[in-house]
Amino acid sequence: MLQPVSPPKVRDAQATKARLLRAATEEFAAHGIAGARIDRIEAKAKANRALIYSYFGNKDQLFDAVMDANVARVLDEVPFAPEDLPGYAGRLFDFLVANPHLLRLATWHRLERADNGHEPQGLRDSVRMKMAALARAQAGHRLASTFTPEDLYAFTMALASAWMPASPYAPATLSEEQLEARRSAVVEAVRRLTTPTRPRGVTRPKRATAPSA
Amino acid sequence: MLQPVSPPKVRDAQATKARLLRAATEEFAAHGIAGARIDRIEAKAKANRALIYSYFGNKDQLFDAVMDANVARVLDEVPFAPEDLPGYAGRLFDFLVANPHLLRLATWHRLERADNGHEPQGLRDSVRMKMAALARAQAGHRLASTFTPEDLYAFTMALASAWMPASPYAPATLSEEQLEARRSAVVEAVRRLTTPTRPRGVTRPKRATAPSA
DNA sequence: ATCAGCCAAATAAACAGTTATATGGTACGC
DNA sequence: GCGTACCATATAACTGTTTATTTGGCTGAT
Repeated sequence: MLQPVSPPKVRDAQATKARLLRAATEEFAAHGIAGARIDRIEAKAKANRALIYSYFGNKDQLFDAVMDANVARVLDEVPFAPEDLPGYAGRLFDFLVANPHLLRLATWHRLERADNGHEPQGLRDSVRMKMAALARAQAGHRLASTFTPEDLYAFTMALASAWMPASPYAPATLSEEQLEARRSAVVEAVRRLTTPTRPRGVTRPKRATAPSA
Repeated sequence: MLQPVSPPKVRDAQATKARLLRAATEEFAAHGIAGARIDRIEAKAKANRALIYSYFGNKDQLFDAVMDANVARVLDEVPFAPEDLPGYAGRLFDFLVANPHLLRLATWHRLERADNGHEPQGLRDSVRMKMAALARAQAGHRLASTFTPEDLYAFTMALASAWMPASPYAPATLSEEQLEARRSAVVEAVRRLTTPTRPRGVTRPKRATAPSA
């Protein structure tokens, strides 16, 4: 994916840095930190490996730089809407469909880096602001208070990405219609989390007695 | 975690194999395939590394064996209930809380192995049966048909594990009450996906505002 | 005395990170 | 305009270590 990577024309540290970051994003998304290979990044970026060390430090720090850049992109491109979580979920879904490698990248981060305080820049603050916005929306009764802001956010993220990775049972490629169907299922699912509950217990006729098997 | 790993007493291939599998589960869950180290597995299992190769083949095949064993465990210990998905989600949640490393293991599998047809044994069939069961429950009106079986399953899994990994914003350790609160949030969320939709648009006013955070 | 179970040591390949050197651009004295 | 000293940018070759995997022999149970 994303092969072209315009060849180095003249000396331009900024452009070289960008090529390295881009190549590293691909490589880390595909193989994670432990599985990534410096020489492949070097080759894909058409830049020398020593530059990686002078510009970024080492492999881990390169990964952090990649995360920072991409988190910034997501925060920038997917605007949050505390009072329209279903819409937010839809946009997140679209973004992930358009950038499938970013979910992988985030997952690698969780598995390999998130343990010892290597949060991407700005993420923590961004999440805090989202939580506060959700709480405000709930206080103003513009959003159902059935779930805590944290629950709502976690569930929205989970649902938006539920269909993303190559699932163990789903085909890797989807037709346009299938994609649209899944998108609206996600949006509807989130809608159901943000809609006020009706009187409990009176769950309408036809109640299923749930046997467990 | 799980250090003891009873020392090798007498010669017992079966027991040695089990120790290796157990140690490999820990190691792979912690570091993935690329990050796992044979010598650490050797040390943790108190068995010689050559045995890994004679029993399992190589690193990748050892990982497959680990996956097979653990998938079998999950399928065995978390019974599926097509007509009680909220309950299933709750049990899944409990299982994941009790075995946090298994979600990591599954995630590593998706990232590192799922690409080229290395499905764990029995998983595909199990999922097929679950889909069929959900479809039957829907046909018999014992389960809302708002979502396809695939959507329902994907969402249930996503919600049950939404809170599992060290989230970017949540503390790694939870009090007993927090855990219980999250569990019931998950169950309630799934309940909302499985409840028939009421007439659209008429979203009843003023329902109980639950305190948040 | 055979054979599965087990092991220490060897091997070869792969890898991250470094070093010593080259090259293009540019500011400035003249 | 012209040379030249200087620095950021770039590179190829190398180093020391780590790693998966193999080999060949030892051990104890039957």
